[in-house]
Amino acid sequence: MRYEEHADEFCSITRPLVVLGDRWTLLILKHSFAGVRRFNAFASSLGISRSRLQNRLDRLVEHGILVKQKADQGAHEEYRLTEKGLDIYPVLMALRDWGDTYMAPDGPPVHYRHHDCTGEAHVRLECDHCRQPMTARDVTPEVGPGLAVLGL
Amino acid sequence: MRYEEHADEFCSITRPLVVLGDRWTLLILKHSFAGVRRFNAFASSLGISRSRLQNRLDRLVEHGILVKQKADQGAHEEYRLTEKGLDIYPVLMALRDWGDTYMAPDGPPVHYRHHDCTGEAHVRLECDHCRQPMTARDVTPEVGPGLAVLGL
DNA sequence: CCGAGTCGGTCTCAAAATGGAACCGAAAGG
DNA sequence: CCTTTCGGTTCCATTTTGAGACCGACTCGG
Repeated sequence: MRYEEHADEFCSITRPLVVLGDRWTLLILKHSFAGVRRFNAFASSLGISRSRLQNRLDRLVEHGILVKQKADQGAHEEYRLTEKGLDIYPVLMALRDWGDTYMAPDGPPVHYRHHDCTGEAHVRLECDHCRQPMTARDVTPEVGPGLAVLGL
Repeated sequence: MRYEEHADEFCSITRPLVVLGDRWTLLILKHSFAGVRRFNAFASSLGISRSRLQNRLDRLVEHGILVKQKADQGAHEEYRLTEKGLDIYPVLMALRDWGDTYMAPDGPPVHYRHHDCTGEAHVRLECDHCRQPMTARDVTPEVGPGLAVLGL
């Protein structure tokens, strides 16, 4: 099996990974969330080669995660997050929580504050029924409708 | 700047990405969470080449995300998640929530149920002070102690 | 109009990462 | 013994990548 074939799997972890899970894509999106919009700005802040960057941006646009459009003023292009793109934020925040815990010996480099509040954003895995916090150990996988399509 | 230099950035999103953010690593971990432990089992279920797999497993062990040990019975080796590894679960669940929303037209392929409960696990970005749910738009970044080290 | 600068984007090529498959030694089981 | 299975290594052809030169379109000052 080659790598791209994982995109056909009936798994909602694998499918996003095939789109987002390479060295650069999530880094590009991180910069998008930080306000970067222009091709040259991505290129210089990331250190990715221009052709790679083009390739990745195209793919993100193709998947409706970014939109490419002319800036309001100035004739340059801009890459901006769509709603679908904005919804990737929890993934980055989950990475950050883990990074703050295990890879930030001097404490968090950046606080992600709730604006107009003293609190901070944190990802929490919880049960949508009983509202209890959960960990990997509390989860039991079970076949859902997206698999039933196969007639299993 | 080459890719690996991103590991030196003072950013708790970037640092984990340098370790976890390649094509295979998160897929390997997904299989770990699904109970896969043996070298050959990873190799055949993932379709990764054996040398790549070895390389990735070594790196995960090096970072304390997996441990390698002899199985209780049988003399074969096992790769198991450490606590640090188990804490990566929310990242996968965040990817899943996004995948279920945008890449699962027939509904979720798999339910991740709270065992002994009818509910399902979901990732929620919330403010640790006022407990309100948050989105990317509600967040204001602010310098934290891990950056103050630089004397800025 | 001219020429310099900036923009997003493409092309080329050497270097690095990857996939595939053969190969290895150790252990298990007959 | 012999065979199978295990984790793991080595090899090489193919693919992906990084680096930087290059391109045409546009802007702005003169």
